[in-house]
Amino acid sequence: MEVNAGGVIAYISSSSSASSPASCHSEGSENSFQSSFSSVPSSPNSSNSDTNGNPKNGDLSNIEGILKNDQIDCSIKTSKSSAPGMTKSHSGVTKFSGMVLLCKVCGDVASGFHYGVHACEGCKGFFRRSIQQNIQYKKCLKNENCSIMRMNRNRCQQCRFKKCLSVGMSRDAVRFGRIPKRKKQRMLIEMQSAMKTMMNSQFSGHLQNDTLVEHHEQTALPAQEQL
Amino acid sequence: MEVNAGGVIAYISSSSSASSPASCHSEGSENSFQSSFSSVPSSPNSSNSDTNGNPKNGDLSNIEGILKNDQIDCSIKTSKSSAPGMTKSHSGVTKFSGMVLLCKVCGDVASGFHYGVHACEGCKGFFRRSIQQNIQYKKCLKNENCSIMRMNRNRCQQCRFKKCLSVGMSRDAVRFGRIPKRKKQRMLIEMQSAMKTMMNSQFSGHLQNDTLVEHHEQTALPAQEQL
DNA sequence: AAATCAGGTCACCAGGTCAA
DNA sequence: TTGACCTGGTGACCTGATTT
Repeated sequence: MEVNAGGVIAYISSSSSASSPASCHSEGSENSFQSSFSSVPSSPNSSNSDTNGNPKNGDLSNIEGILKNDQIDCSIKTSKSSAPGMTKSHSGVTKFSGMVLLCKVCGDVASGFHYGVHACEGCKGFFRRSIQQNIQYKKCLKNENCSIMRMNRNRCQQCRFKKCLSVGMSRDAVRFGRIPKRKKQRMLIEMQSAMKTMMNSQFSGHLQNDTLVEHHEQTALPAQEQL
Repeated sequence: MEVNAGGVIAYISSSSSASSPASCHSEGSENSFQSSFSSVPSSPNSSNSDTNGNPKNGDLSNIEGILKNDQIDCSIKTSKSSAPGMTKSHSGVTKFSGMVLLCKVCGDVASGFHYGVHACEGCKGFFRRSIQQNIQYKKCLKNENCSIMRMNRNRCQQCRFKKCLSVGMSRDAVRFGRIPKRKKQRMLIEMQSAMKTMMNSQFSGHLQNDTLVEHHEQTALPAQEQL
Protein backbone atom coordinates (compact mmCIF):
# COMPACT_ATOMS: atom_id res chain seq x y z
CA MET A 1 0.00 0.00 0.00
CA GLU A 2 1.15 3.01 -0.62
CA VAL A 3 -0.80 5.64 0.21
CA ASN A 4 1.66 8.00 -0.06
CA ALA A 5 1.14 11.23 0.48
CA GLY A 6 1.12 12.79 -2.58
CA GLY A 7 -2.35 12.32 -3.01
CA VAL A 8 -2.53 9.20 -4.63
CA ILE A 9 -4.89 6.67 -3.74
CA ALA A 10 -3.83 3.36 -4.41
CA TYR A 11 -5.77 0.41 -4.94
CA ILE A 12 -4.61 -1.29 -2.14
CA SER A 13 -4.69 -4.68 -2.52
CA SER A 14 -2.12 -6.80 -1.97
CA SER A 15 0.37 -8.38 -3.51
CA SER A 16 0.05 -9.68 -6.47
CA SER A 17 1.76 -12.07 -7.77
CA ALA A 18 0.45 -13.99 -10.21
CA SER A 19 -1.58 -16.53 -9.27
CA SER A 20 -4.97 -16.03 -9.81
CA PRO A 21 -5.76 -16.23 -13.25
CA ALA A 22 -8.60 -14.93 -14.55
CA SER A 23 -11.61 -15.80 -13.38
CA CYS A 24 -13.11 -12.84 -13.03
CA HIS A 25 -14.87 -10.90 -15.17
CA SER A 26 -18.22 -11.20 -15.18
CA GLU A 27 -19.17 -8.27 -16.54
CA GLY A 28 -22.34 -8.59 -16.98
CA SER A 29 -23.58 -7.36 -14.44
CA GLU A 30 -22.05 -5.19 -12.94
CA ASN A 31 -22.53 -4.44 -9.95
CA SER A 32 -20.20 -2.44 -9.71
CA PHE A 33 -18.28 -2.52 -7.02
CA GLN A 34 -18.45 -5.18 -5.01
CA SER A 35 -19.65 -4.13 -2.16
CA SER A 36 -17.85 -1.73 -0.91
CA PHE A 37 -14.76 -0.75 -0.08
CA SER A 38 -14.65 -1.75 3.12
CA SER A 39 -11.52 -2.75 3.48
CA VAL A 40 -9.65 -0.21 2.65
CA PRO A 41 -6.73 -0.07 4.47
CA SER A 42 -7.53 0.85 7.29
CA SER A 43 -5.15 -0.38 9.00
CA PRO A 44 -2.60 -0.50 7.07
CA ASN A 45 -0.53 -2.45 7.61
CA SER A 46 -0.96 -5.16 7.53
CA SER A 47 0.83 -5.66 5.03
CA ASN A 48 -0.23 -8.48 4.19
CA SER A 49 -3.07 -8.70 2.89
CA ASP A 50 -3.33 -11.62 1.47
CA THR A 51 -1.89 -12.50 -1.21
CA ASN A 52 -3.20 -11.58 -4.01
CA GLY A 53 -5.18 -9.56 -2.89
CA ASN A 54 -8.04 -9.88 -4.04
CA PRO A 55 -9.94 -8.53 -1.92
CA LYS A 56 -12.56 -8.04 -3.36
CA ASN A 57 -13.91 -5.75 -1.71
CA GLY A 58 -12.32 -3.63 -0.21
CA ASP A 59 -10.78 -1.70 -2.26
CA LEU A 60 -11.56 0.99 -3.89
CA SER A 61 -12.06 -0.66 -6.74
CA ASN A 62 -14.66 1.18 -7.56
CA ILE A 63 -13.65 4.19 -8.06
CA GLU A 64 -13.65 3.73 -11.41
CA GLY A 65 -16.16 5.62 -12.63
CA ILE A 66 -15.33 8.37 -10.88
CA LEU A 67 -12.39 8.90 -12.26
CA LYS A 68 -12.81 10.27 -15.36
CA ASN A 69 -14.90 13.01 -15.46
CA ASP A 70 -13.63 16.04 -14.81
CA GLN A 71 -10.86 17.37 -16.13
CA ILE A 72 -7.67 17.50 -15.22
CA ASP A 73 -5.86 19.95 -13.86
CA CYS A 74 -3.29 20.51 -16.02
CA SER A 75 -4.05 21.24 -19.25
CA ILE A 76 -7.06 22.08 -20.62
CA LYS A 77 -10.11 22.11 -18.96
CA THR A 78 -12.56 21.90 -21.40
CA SER A 79 -15.07 20.90 -19.41
CA LYS A 80 -18.04 22.48 -18.86
CA SER A 81 -20.15 20.82 -16.85
CA SER A 82 -18.50 18.01 -15.69
CA ALA A 83 -19.20 16.54 -12.66
CA PRO A 84 -17.42 17.49 -9.80
CA GLY A 85 -14.60 15.47 -9.26
CA MET A 86 -13.38 13.79 -12.25
CA THR A 87 -10.96 15.06 -14.71
CA LYS A 88 -8.62 13.91 -17.23
CA SER A 89 -5.67 15.74 -18.16
CA HIS A 90 -4.93 16.15 -21.55
CA SER A 91 -1.91 14.30 -21.04
CA GLY A 92 -3.95 11.38 -20.42
CA VAL A 93 -3.75 11.20 -16.72
CA THR A 94 -6.99 10.39 -15.10
CA LYS A 95 -7.81 12.05 -11.89
CA PHE A 96 -10.72 12.12 -9.70
CA SER A 97 -11.11 14.93 -7.34
CA GLY A 98 -7.47 15.46 -7.31
CA MET A 99 -6.71 11.83 -7.00
CA VAL A 100 -4.67 10.20 -9.70
CA LEU A 101 -5.83 6.79 -10.73
CA LEU A 102 -3.31 4.08 -11.22
CA CYS A 103 -3.02 1.23 -13.65
CA LYS A 104 -4.36 -1.93 -12.14
CA VAL A 105 -1.76 -3.94 -13.90
CA CYS A 106 1.49 -2.15 -13.18
CA GLY A 107 0.67 0.75 -10.93
CA ASP A 108 1.73 3.41 -13.41
CA VAL A 109 -0.56 6.36 -13.92
CA ALA A 110 -3.72 5.27 -15.70
CA SER A 111 -4.71 7.01 -18.90
CA GLY A 112 -8.27 5.81 -18.76
CA PHE A 113 -10.55 2.84 -18.42
CA HIS A 114 -9.35 0.32 -20.95
CA TYR A 115 -10.74 -3.13 -21.59
CA GLY A 116 -12.64 -2.94 -18.39
CA VAL A 117 -10.02 -1.65 -15.98
CA HIS A 118 -8.09 1.49 -15.33
CA ALA A 119 -4.85 1.05 -17.18
CA CYS A 120 -1.86 2.98 -18.45
CA GLU A 121 -1.12 3.43 -22.14
CA GLY A 122 1.55 0.80 -21.95
CA CYS A 123 -0.59 -1.97 -20.53
CA LYS A 124 -3.46 -0.95 -22.78
CA GLY A 125 -1.30 -1.30 -25.85
CA PHE A 126 0.31 -4.47 -24.60
CA PHE A 127 -3.04 -6.09 -23.96
CA ARG A 128 -4.39 -4.95 -27.31
CA ARG A 129 -1.46 -6.43 -29.18
CA SER A 130 -1.71 -9.62 -27.19
CA ILE A 131 -5.30 -10.32 -28.02
CA GLN A 132 -5.23 -9.00 -31.55
CA GLN A 133 -2.40 -11.18 -32.59
CA ASN A 134 -3.17 -13.88 -30.14
CA ILE A 135 0.45 -13.93 -29.14
CA GLN A 136 1.82 -16.81 -27.15
CA TYR A 137 4.52 -15.41 -24.94
CA LYS A 138 7.62 -17.24 -23.94
CA LYS A 139 7.37 -19.05 -20.70
CA CYS A 140 8.32 -17.16 -17.58
CA LEU A 141 11.86 -17.83 -16.52
CA LYS A 142 10.98 -17.74 -12.87
CA ASN A 143 7.93 -18.99 -11.12
CA GLU A 144 5.31 -17.49 -13.31
CA ASN A 145 4.36 -15.10 -10.68
CA CYS A 146 6.56 -12.12 -11.33
CA SER A 147 5.29 -8.98 -9.75
CA ILE A 148 4.37 -6.45 -12.39
CA MET A 149 5.33 -2.89 -11.71
CA ARG A 150 6.02 0.07 -13.86
CA MET A 151 9.71 -0.41 -13.71
CA ASN A 152 9.82 -4.02 -14.56
CA ARG A 153 6.67 -4.59 -16.54
CA ASN A 154 8.60 -5.37 -19.67
CA ARG A 155 10.71 -8.08 -18.10
CA CYS A 156 8.24 -10.92 -18.36
CA GLN A 157 5.54 -10.79 -20.99
CA GLN A 158 3.85 -13.95 -19.88
CA CYS A 159 3.36 -12.68 -16.36
CA ARG A 160 2.32 -9.26 -17.61
CA PHE A 161 -0.37 -10.72 -19.78
CA LYS A 162 -1.48 -12.98 -16.98
CA LYS A 163 -1.75 -10.00 -14.72
CA CYS A 164 -3.81 -8.18 -17.29
CA LEU A 165 -6.27 -11.02 -17.32
CA SER A 166 -6.29 -11.42 -13.58
CA VAL A 167 -7.20 -7.83 -12.96
CA GLY A 168 -10.07 -8.23 -15.37
CA MET A 169 -8.94 -6.91 -18.73
CA SER A 170 -11.17 -8.27 -21.41
CA ARG A 171 -12.55 -7.30 -24.73
CA ASP A 172 -15.94 -7.98 -23.31
CA ALA A 173 -15.51 -5.47 -20.58
CA VAL A 174 -15.06 -2.54 -22.86
CA ARG A 175 -17.04 0.56 -22.09
CA PHE A 176 -17.66 3.23 -24.63
CA GLY A 177 -19.13 6.62 -24.37
CA ARG A 178 -19.23 8.94 -21.50
CA ILE A 179 -19.50 7.82 -17.94
CA PRO A 180 -23.00 7.98 -16.58
CA LYS A 181 -23.45 10.65 -14.01
CA ARG A 182 -24.84 8.38 -11.46
CA LYS A 183 -21.90 6.20 -11.71
CA LYS A 184 -19.56 9.04 -11.34
CA GLN A 185 -21.40 10.27 -8.42
CA ARG A 186 -21.35 6.95 -6.83
CA MET A 187 -17.69 6.65 -7.33
CA LEU A 188 -17.05 9.97 -5.92
CA ILE A 189 -18.86 9.10 -2.81
CA GLU A 190 -17.12 5.84 -2.44
CA MET A 191 -13.83 7.43 -3.04
CA GLN A 192 -14.39 10.03 -0.52
CA SER A 193 -15.34 7.59 2.12
CA ALA A 194 -12.37 5.49 1.27
CA MET A 195 -10.13 8.45 1.62
CA LYS A 196 -11.66 9.34 4.82
CA THR A 197 -11.08 5.93 6.14
CA MET A 198 -7.57 6.04 5.03
CA MET A 199 -6.84 9.30 6.53
CA ASN A 200 -8.22 8.41 9.81
CA SER A 201 -6.39 5.30 10.12
CA GLN A 202 -3.19 6.26 8.69
CA PHE A 203 -1.48 9.29 8.76
CA SER A 204 -3.89 11.49 9.95
CA GLY A 205 -2.20 14.29 8.94
CA HIS A 206 -0.92 14.87 5.70
CA LEU A 207 -2.39 14.62 2.39
CA GLN A 208 -1.53 16.85 -0.25
CA ASN A 209 -3.14 17.34 -3.40
CA ASP A 210 -3.49 14.39 -5.33
CA THR A 211 -4.27 11.11 -4.17
CA LEU A 212 -3.47 8.06 -5.99
CA VAL A 213 -5.60 5.23 -6.38
CA GLU A 214 -3.72 2.28 -7.12
CA HIS A 215 -5.00 -1.01 -6.91
CA HIS A 216 -3.09 -3.67 -7.97
CA GLU A 217 -4.17 -6.83 -7.87
CA GLN A 218 -7.30 -6.82 -6.70
CA THR A 219 -8.08 -9.16 -8.85
CA ALA A 220 -10.39 -8.51 -11.06
CA LEU A 221 -13.36 -7.19 -10.22
CA PRO A 222 -14.93 -7.66 -13.05
CA ALA A 223 -14.84 -4.71 -14.43
CA GLN A 224 -17.81 -3.53 -14.92
CA GLU A 225 -18.39 -0.34 -14.70
CA GLN A 226 -21.62 -0.54 -14.15
CA LEU A 227 -22.63 2.10 -13.01
CA MET B 1 -34.77 -16.94 -23.36
CA GLU B 2 -34.09 -16.47 -20.23
CA VAL B 3 -36.21 -14.89 -18.17
CA ASN B 4 -34.16 -14.29 -15.51
CA ALA B 5 -35.27 -13.32 -12.51
CA GLY B 6 -34.42 -10.06 -12.03
CA GLY B 7 -37.41 -8.82 -13.44
CA VAL B 8 -36.64 -8.42 -16.89
CA ILE B 9 -38.89 -9.31 -19.52
CA ALA B 10 -37.37 -10.28 -22.59
CA TYR B 11 -38.63 -10.12 -25.94
CA ILE B 12 -38.58 -13.54 -26.49
CA SER B 13 -38.30 -14.11 -29.86
CA SER B 14 -36.31 -16.36 -31.52
CA SER B 15 -33.02 -17.08 -31.60
CA SER B 16 -31.15 -14.86 -32.88
CA SER B 17 -28.14 -15.52 -33.61
CA ALA B 18 -27.52 -14.94 -36.73
CA SER B 19 -29.61 -16.65 -38.71
CA SER B 20 -32.75 -15.30 -38.74
CA PRO B 21 -32.72 -12.17 -40.27
CA ALA B 22 -35.53 -10.35 -39.84
CA SER B 23 -38.30 -12.04 -38.86
CA CYS B 24 -39.48 -10.35 -36.14
CA HIS B 25 -40.37 -7.09 -36.13
CA SER B 26 -43.55 -6.08 -36.71
CA GLU B 27 -43.49 -3.04 -35.22
CA GLY B 28 -43.97 -0.68 -37.59
CA SER B 29 -45.30 1.49 -35.70
CA GLU B 30 -46.34 0.78 -32.72
CA ASN B 31 -47.01 -2.15 -31.47
CA SER B 32 -44.36 -2.99 -30.03
CA PHE B 33 -44.03 -6.25 -28.97
CA GLN B 34 -44.43 -8.75 -31.28
CA SER B 35 -46.82 -10.81 -30.31
CA SER B 36 -46.11 -12.29 -27.60
CA PHE B 37 -44.26 -12.34 -24.85
CA SER B 38 -44.94 -15.35 -23.71
CA SER B 39 -42.56 -15.92 -21.45
CA VAL B 40 -42.15 -13.22 -19.35
CA PRO B 41 -41.35 -13.71 -15.90
CA SER B 42 -43.86 -13.40 -13.72
CA SER B 43 -44.97 -11.68 -11.28
CA PRO B 44 -43.20 -9.44 -10.10
CA ASN B 45 -43.11 -9.33 -7.25
CA SER B 46 -44.76 -7.40 -5.77
CA SER B 47 -42.96 -6.05 -3.53
CA ASN B 48 -41.52 -4.35 -5.31
CA SER B 49 -42.49 -1.55 -6.24
CA ASP B 50 -39.76 -1.29 -7.84
CA THR B 51 -37.86 1.18 -7.43
CA ASN B 52 -39.81 3.68 -7.79
CA GLY B 53 -42.72 2.57 -7.16
CA ASN B 54 -44.49 2.06 -9.79
CA PRO B 55 -47.25 0.26 -9.13
CA LYS B 56 -47.97 -1.89 -11.44
CA ASN B 57 -51.33 -1.88 -11.37
CA GLY B 58 -53.08 -2.61 -13.78
CA ASP B 59 -54.26 -0.27 -15.41
CA LEU B 60 -54.07 -0.61 -18.51
CA SER B 61 -54.15 2.45 -19.62
CA ASN B 62 -50.93 3.05 -20.11
CA ILE B 63 -48.59 0.66 -21.11
CA GLU B 64 -46.37 1.91 -23.40
CA GLY B 65 -46.31 4.75 -21.88
CA ILE B 66 -45.83 2.98 -19.12
CA LEU B 67 -42.65 2.16 -19.73
CA LYS B 68 -41.08 5.17 -19.43
CA ASN B 69 -41.99 6.98 -16.59
CA ASP B 70 -40.62 6.12 -13.57
CA GLN B 71 -37.47 7.03 -12.95
CA ILE B 72 -34.82 5.66 -11.59
CA ASP B 73 -33.77 5.69 -8.43
CA CYS B 74 -30.76 7.27 -8.42
CA SER B 75 -30.69 10.50 -9.47
CA ILE B 76 -33.27 12.61 -10.20
CA LYS B 77 -36.66 11.81 -10.42
CA THR B 78 -38.09 14.07 -12.60
CA SER B 79 -41.09 12.51 -13.18
CA LYS B 80 -44.19 13.81 -12.34
CA SER B 81 -47.10 12.41 -13.64
CA SER B 82 -46.78 9.22 -14.94
CA ALA B 83 -49.36 6.91 -15.41
CA PRO B 84 -49.47 3.93 -13.57
CA GLY B 85 -47.51 1.42 -15.18
CA MET B 86 -45.10 2.95 -17.44
CA THR B 87 -42.26 4.85 -16.34
CA LYS B 88 -39.02 6.01 -17.50
CA SER B 89 -36.24 6.68 -15.41
CA HIS B 90 -34.59 9.68 -15.87
CA SER B 91 -31.71 7.86 -16.79
CA GLY B 92 -33.48 6.76 -19.74
CA VAL B 93 -34.47 3.31 -18.77
CA THR B 94 -37.84 2.40 -19.97
CA LYS B 95 -39.96 0.40 -17.68
CA PHE B 96 -43.39 -0.90 -17.87
CA SER B 97 -45.05 -1.82 -14.75
CA GLY B 98 -41.79 -2.54 -13.22
CA MET B 99 -40.49 -4.34 -16.23
CA VAL B 100 -37.46 -3.03 -17.97
CA LEU B 101 -37.66 -3.07 -21.72
CA LEU B 102 -34.68 -4.24 -23.65
CA CYS B 103 -33.13 -3.12 -26.89
CA LYS B 104 -34.25 -5.29 -29.74
CA VAL B 105 -30.90 -5.02 -31.36
CA CYS B 106 -28.45 -5.82 -28.59
CA GLY B 107 -30.48 -6.67 -25.52
CA ASP B 108 -29.19 -3.75 -23.47
CA VAL B 109 -31.69 -1.69 -21.55
CA ALA B 110 -33.85 0.32 -23.93
CA SER B 111 -34.08 4.06 -23.49
CA GLY B 112 -37.22 4.36 -25.55
CA PHE B 113 -38.85 3.63 -28.86
CA HIS B 114 -36.42 4.77 -31.51
CA TYR B 115 -36.79 4.51 -35.25
CA GLY B 116 -39.62 2.11 -34.80
CA VAL B 117 -38.29 -0.25 -32.17
CA HIS B 118 -37.33 -0.23 -28.54
CA ALA B 119 -33.65 0.47 -28.52
CA CYS B 120 -30.83 1.53 -26.26
CA GLU B 121 -29.02 4.83 -26.64
CA GLY B 122 -26.11 3.10 -28.24
CA CYS B 123 -28.03 1.40 -31.01
CA LYS B 124 -30.13 4.50 -31.50
CA GLY B 125 -27.03 6.61 -32.03
CA PHE B 126 -25.38 3.98 -34.17
CA PHE B 127 -28.39 3.71 -36.44
CA ARG B 128 -28.75 7.47 -36.66
CA ARG B 129 -25.14 7.90 -37.68
CA SER B 130 -25.38 5.08 -40.14
CA ILE B 131 -28.29 6.50 -42.04
CA GLN B 132 -27.31 10.12 -41.74
CA GLN B 133 -23.94 9.61 -43.23
CA ASN B 134 -24.95 6.67 -45.28
CA ILE B 135 -21.93 4.84 -44.04
CA GLN B 136 -20.77 1.72 -45.78
CA TYR B 137 -19.26 -0.46 -43.12
CA LYS B 138 -16.37 -2.74 -43.65
CA LYS B 139 -17.31 -6.24 -44.51
CA CYS B 140 -17.78 -8.64 -41.65
CA LEU B 141 -14.68 -10.66 -40.97
CA LYS B 142 -16.68 -13.73 -40.11
CA ASN B 143 -19.82 -15.01 -41.68
CA GLU B 144 -21.87 -11.91 -41.65
CA ASN B 145 -24.07 -13.25 -39.02
CA CYS B 146 -22.41 -12.15 -35.82
CA SER B 147 -24.70 -12.23 -32.83
CA ILE B 148 -25.20 -8.75 -31.51
CA MET B 149 -25.18 -8.38 -27.75
CA ARG B 150 -24.36 -5.58 -25.41
CA MET B 151 -20.90 -6.85 -24.80
CA ASN B 152 -19.88 -7.32 -28.37
CA ARG B 153 -22.07 -4.93 -30.28
CA ASN B 154 -19.11 -2.79 -31.26
CA ARG B 155 -17.12 -5.61 -32.76
CA CYS B 156 -18.84 -5.79 -36.12
CA GLN B 157 -20.51 -2.71 -37.50
CA GLN B 158 -21.82 -4.39 -40.59
CA CYS B 159 -23.65 -7.04 -38.59
CA ARG B 160 -24.87 -4.48 -36.09
CA PHE B 161 -26.39 -2.37 -38.81
CA LYS B 162 -27.87 -5.42 -40.41
CA LYS B 163 -29.43 -6.36 -37.13
CA CYS B 164 -30.86 -2.88 -36.75
CA LEU B 165 -32.58 -3.23 -40.08
CA SER B 166 -33.71 -6.75 -39.42
CA VAL B 167 -35.47 -5.87 -36.22
CA GLY B 168 -37.21 -3.09 -38.05
CA MET B 169 -35.34 0.12 -37.44
CA SER B 170 -36.24 2.67 -40.02
CA ARG B 171 -36.47 6.35 -40.41
CA ASP B 172 -39.97 5.85 -41.58
CA ALA B 173 -41.02 4.13 -38.43
CA VAL B 174 -40.55 7.18 -36.30
CA ARG B 175 -43.23 8.04 -33.82
CA PHE B 176 -43.41 11.39 -32.20
CA GLY B 177 -45.23 12.70 -29.27
CA ARG B 178 -46.79 10.86 -26.48
CA ILE B 179 -48.06 7.42 -26.83
CA PRO B 180 -51.72 7.18 -27.66
CA LYS B 181 -53.82 5.75 -24.92
CA ARG B 182 -55.12 2.98 -26.98
CA LYS B 183 -51.72 1.83 -27.79
CA LYS B 184 -50.65 1.89 -24.24
CA GLN B 185 -53.62 -0.06 -23.30
CA ARG B 186 -52.88 -2.59 -25.89
CA MET B 187 -49.36 -2.93 -24.69
CA LEU B 188 -50.35 -3.28 -21.16
CA ILE B 189 -52.69 -6.03 -21.94
CA GLU B 190 -50.15 -7.89 -23.93
CA MET B 191 -47.64 -7.47 -21.29
CA GLN B 192 -49.85 -8.65 -18.56
CA SER B 193 -50.84 -11.75 -20.36
CA ALA B 194 -47.29 -12.43 -21.16
CA MET B 195 -46.38 -12.05 -17.58
CA LYS B 196 -49.09 -14.30 -16.52
CA THR B 197 -47.96 -16.93 -18.87
CA MET B 198 -44.51 -16.74 -17.67
CA MET B 199 -45.38 -16.89 -14.15
CA ASN B 200 -47.30 -19.95 -14.55
CA SER B 201 -44.85 -21.75 -16.54
CA GLN B 202 -41.66 -20.66 -15.17
CA PHE B 203 -40.34 -19.83 -11.99
CA SER B 204 -43.03 -19.18 -9.92
CA GLY B 205 -41.31 -17.85 -7.25
CA HIS B 206 -38.86 -15.38 -7.39
CA LEU B 207 -38.77 -12.22 -9.03
CA GLN B 208 -37.28 -9.27 -7.89
CA ASN B 209 -38.07 -5.98 -8.94
CA ASP B 210 -37.91 -5.33 -12.45
CA THR B 211 -38.65 -7.50 -15.19
CA LEU B 212 -36.84 -7.29 -18.34
CA VAL B 213 -38.23 -7.59 -21.61
CA GLU B 214 -35.72 -8.55 -23.93
CA HIS B 215 -36.11 -9.69 -27.22
CA HIS B 216 -34.02 -11.61 -29.19
CA GLU B 217 -31.35 -13.35 -28.07
CA GLN B 218 -31.48 -12.65 -24.78
CA THR B 219 -28.54 -13.92 -24.10
CA ALA B 220 -27.10 -11.26 -22.96
CA LEU B 221 -28.76 -9.54 -20.48
CA PRO B 222 -26.12 -9.59 -18.45
CA ALA B 223 -24.61 -6.87 -17.46
CA GLN B 224 -26.07 -3.90 -17.97
CA GLU B 225 -25.46 -1.46 -15.77
CA GLN B 226 -28.71 -0.80 -15.41
CA LEU B 227 -29.75 1.93 -14.17
C1' DA C 1 -48.83 21.07 -20.72
C1' DA C 2 -46.99 16.65 -20.84
C1' DA C 3 -44.90 12.85 -23.04
C1' DT C 4 -41.54 11.21 -26.26
C1' DC C 5 -38.35 10.96 -29.64
C1' DA C 6 -34.76 12.71 -33.51
C1' DG C 7 -30.62 14.90 -33.46
C1' DG C 8 -26.75 17.17 -31.70
C1' DT C 9 -22.96 17.31 -28.28
C1' DC C 10 -18.96 15.93 -26.48
C1' DA C 11 -16.87 12.88 -22.68
C1' DC C 12 -14.35 8.72 -23.45
C1' DC C 13 -12.23 4.73 -25.46
C1' DA C 14 -10.38 1.04 -29.19
C1' DG C 15 -7.02 0.95 -32.50
C1' DG C 16 -3.56 2.55 -35.54
C1' DT C 17 0.98 4.97 -35.88
C1' DC C 18 5.63 5.45 -35.49
C1' DA C 19 9.74 7.27 -32.98
C1' DA C 20 12.60 5.29 -29.68
C1' DT D 1 8.38 -4.17 -28.96
C1' DT D 2 6.85 -0.51 -26.42
C1' DG D 3 3.95 3.28 -25.40
C1' DA D 4 2.74 8.44 -26.34
C1' DC D 5 -0.36 10.42 -29.61
C1' DC D 6 -3.92 10.78 -32.90
C1' DT D 7 -8.16 9.49 -35.23
C1' DG D 8 -12.52 7.48 -35.64
C1' DG D 9 -16.09 5.93 -33.31
C1' DT D 10 -19.50 5.20 -29.18
C1' DG D 11 -23.15 6.41 -26.21
C1' DA D 12 -24.99 9.36 -21.99
C1' DC D 13 -27.33 13.61 -21.98
C1' DC D 14 -29.58 17.61 -23.60
C1' DT D 15 -32.51 20.36 -26.60
C1' DG D 16 -36.01 21.24 -29.74
C1' DA D 17 -39.84 19.32 -32.35
C1' DT D 18 -44.03 16.75 -32.53
C1' DT D 19 -48.22 14.68 -30.97
C1' DT D 20 -51.84 13.89 -27.69
